Amino acid sequence: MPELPEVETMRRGLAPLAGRTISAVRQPRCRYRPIRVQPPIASLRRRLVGQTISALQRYGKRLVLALESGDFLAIEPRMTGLVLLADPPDPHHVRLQLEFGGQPPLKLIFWDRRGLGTVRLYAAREPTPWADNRLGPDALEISWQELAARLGRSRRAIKVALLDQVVLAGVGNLYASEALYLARLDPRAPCSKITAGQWRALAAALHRVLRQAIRYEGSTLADGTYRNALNQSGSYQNHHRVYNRAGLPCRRCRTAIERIVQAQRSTFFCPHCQHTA
DNA sequence: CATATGTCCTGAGAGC
DNA sequence: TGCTCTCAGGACATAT
Repeated sequence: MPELPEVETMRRGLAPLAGRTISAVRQPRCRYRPIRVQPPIASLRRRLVGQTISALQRYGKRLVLALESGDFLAIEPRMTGLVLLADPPDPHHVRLQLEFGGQPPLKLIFWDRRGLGTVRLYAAREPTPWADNRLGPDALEISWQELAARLGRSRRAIKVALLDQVVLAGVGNLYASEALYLARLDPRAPCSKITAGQWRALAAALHRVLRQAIRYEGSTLADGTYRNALNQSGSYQNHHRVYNRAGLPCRRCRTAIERIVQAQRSTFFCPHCQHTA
């Protein structure tokens, strides 16, 4: 479940692609339903071959290859998508392959077990979600004042609101629980009841947990799905404070961590350490 | 308008 | 052992 830290780790791992030119675009035979590619593969191939990568960018959970023409290739890994320069975990779920000329020759593989990921090419002057305020400020950068201004009047539970990419970009189910724990804030707290001091603590907690997770190259859960660009595991899962720890003792007070469901997603928190006000 | 729910997808793991 | 069932949660479509 690549969130901001996992996608940032992928982005950094793709640094060798900067300045490289796409020589081929392949969509391997796959026994599964094809992933969503826009435009369709033939047109995508025509428009990509010969293009040179100028920069590797990330907007929230979206990886973006900026091309010298001004076009952008946006990759959304969603649940199980991986972007690799190395061999994939298995050959069966390779969904798209970009080949690059030069020495050494490089291959960018988009591998996706569940197939919920998407790949989309934006023309140079076409509006993109990240330049078009369809995506909130990056969770690593957002100030507490901005966070409070965007959510302060919402009646939603804070945990649910943090997952809204229009509010802020990059936070998913795992890091929402972790950040709320660090901020000692109850995930069920309605946004409108949160105080200035708590918004400040929450923004600081988001920055801290995301930076920390990037340092450990993201979280590889028990299903082993997430890997970096070289098909290696992250290690932040060893530092989780609440996620997937229902029944285990809180690292601060030893109270058992609880699991609840909010908006059809699991939330983990310490009922002793985390409060509404 | 804001918020809530349903849908897509595959594989792991539980239970029998 | 092998079957069926449930669950995981990204983003978006549709409903309230």
